[in-house]
Amino acid sequence: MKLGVSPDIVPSRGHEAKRVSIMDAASEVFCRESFAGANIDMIAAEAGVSRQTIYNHHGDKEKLFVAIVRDLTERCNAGIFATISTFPDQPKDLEADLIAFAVRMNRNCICNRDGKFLRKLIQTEGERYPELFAEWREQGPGRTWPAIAARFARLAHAGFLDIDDPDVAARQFMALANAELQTTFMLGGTPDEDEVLQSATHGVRTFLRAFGKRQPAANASKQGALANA
Amino acid sequence: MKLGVSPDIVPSRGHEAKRVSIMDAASEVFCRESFAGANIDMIAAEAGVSRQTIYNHHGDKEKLFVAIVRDLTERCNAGIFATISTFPDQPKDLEADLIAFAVRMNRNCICNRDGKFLRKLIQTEGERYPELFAEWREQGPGRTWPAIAARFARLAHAGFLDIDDPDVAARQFMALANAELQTTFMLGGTPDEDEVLQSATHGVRTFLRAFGKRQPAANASKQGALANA
DNA sequence: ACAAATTTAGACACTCTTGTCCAATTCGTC
DNA sequence: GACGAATTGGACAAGAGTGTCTAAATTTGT
Repeated sequence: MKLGVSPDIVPSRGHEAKRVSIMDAASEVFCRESFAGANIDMIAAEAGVSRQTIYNHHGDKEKLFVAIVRDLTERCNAGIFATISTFPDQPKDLEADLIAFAVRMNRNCICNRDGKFLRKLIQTEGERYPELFAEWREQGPGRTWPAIAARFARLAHAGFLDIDDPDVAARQFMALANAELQTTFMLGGTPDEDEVLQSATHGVRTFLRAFGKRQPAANASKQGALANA
Repeated sequence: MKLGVSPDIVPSRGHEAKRVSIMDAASEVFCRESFAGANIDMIAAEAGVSRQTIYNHHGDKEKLFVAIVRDLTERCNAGIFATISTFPDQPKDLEADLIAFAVRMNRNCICNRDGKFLRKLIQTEGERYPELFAEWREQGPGRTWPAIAARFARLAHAGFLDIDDPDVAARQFMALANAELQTTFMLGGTPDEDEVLQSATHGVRTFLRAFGKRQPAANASKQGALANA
């Protein structure tokens, strides 16, 4: 039997476990060493698998790389859409709810393992695989940004925000939410929970100073509170 | 003499000219291929120089790489400080002046060749040269962010802006100014003049909605009035 | 327990790259 | 034009990495 995608037959647990283990190790190594710097023996060692097994599963180094980027893209997209679905459409406390959303977005989509790896692989190897990353672009940013923008548009329409261009606002929201994490990202670090909360809090406050209604649509009981910083 | 690829302008003569030519080609190639993926022959060809000359000048591949990062860091810092010195301390038209500043910052420091290369090299190889990039961090972000923050603090003190934390505001200003360039950056592209202007304009508008005084008066005689307005 | 599928370790040929050495040539300068 | 320094191209050894092949060991399903 030839190897390859066999939709009917589930090979086995051990087999599948090795596949996952290889993918994990490979993304780790490709990410750390770049495509050219990574070598199959490293990946095999880190996966606890023999070199030959990697060739059995994936053919060659380049196919392995492509499989990994596809896999990461898919998982990251899933995470992003799952997080978008928690967007506060009917916020009780707009600021708190948006901060919580920003934290979720950062923690689950930007700072997590997959997000970090995908981002780095795109930056590092993007130019060498134009068609692969064009695919990522369509499936990823091409679909997630409109989805986020739509949520902000809805929130504005419901009277919670004063937004001209939801697309711009969405980008600015995300930019503000991780404005303070950029230097950490640069060096491949992972911001801790506090940094994420800090950045999200400051970012959302600024966002609301720019786009918040003067008087919260729901109850305008005490307007003096929001002047405070 | 056989001429190879001479992409640069005038093959102006001299030892020093070769040095520059090597540095240019090497940063280009290291950036495009990553450290491990780059090879000396590529660099030599792109520099229009023999391989041996590179070894004569720089000893080995790693020394060449370090020299390049140092060089880029220095030049980028110079550019950033030069641009910071054009910060509008006494703006006539606050919005227009800040937009122009944001455009300068993006065009001269972020989107230009040196900025792009340095950013990519840091992201790609940062983890492998901790001491080198610690140096960058001190000389670069460690000095430029406070300088930018100081300018915003001064602007706020002069009554043009309403800022609590100048450090946060500085980071948010930059984040907003290139919020719309992120996807382009991801793939190593260079935003064109229009995109830069767009992003800067939208970013500064939002920034001013958040931090601008309601009344752009230069006289801060009635500063208490706007808190409740 | 048996048979098929899978994994393993090691050897292997092949290619690519680094860094060195050297003789011939060219360049900069006087 | 001549001299010394720099550059060149080519050959070279050493090392590393890819991908293939094999026979033996292990795992898996029945």
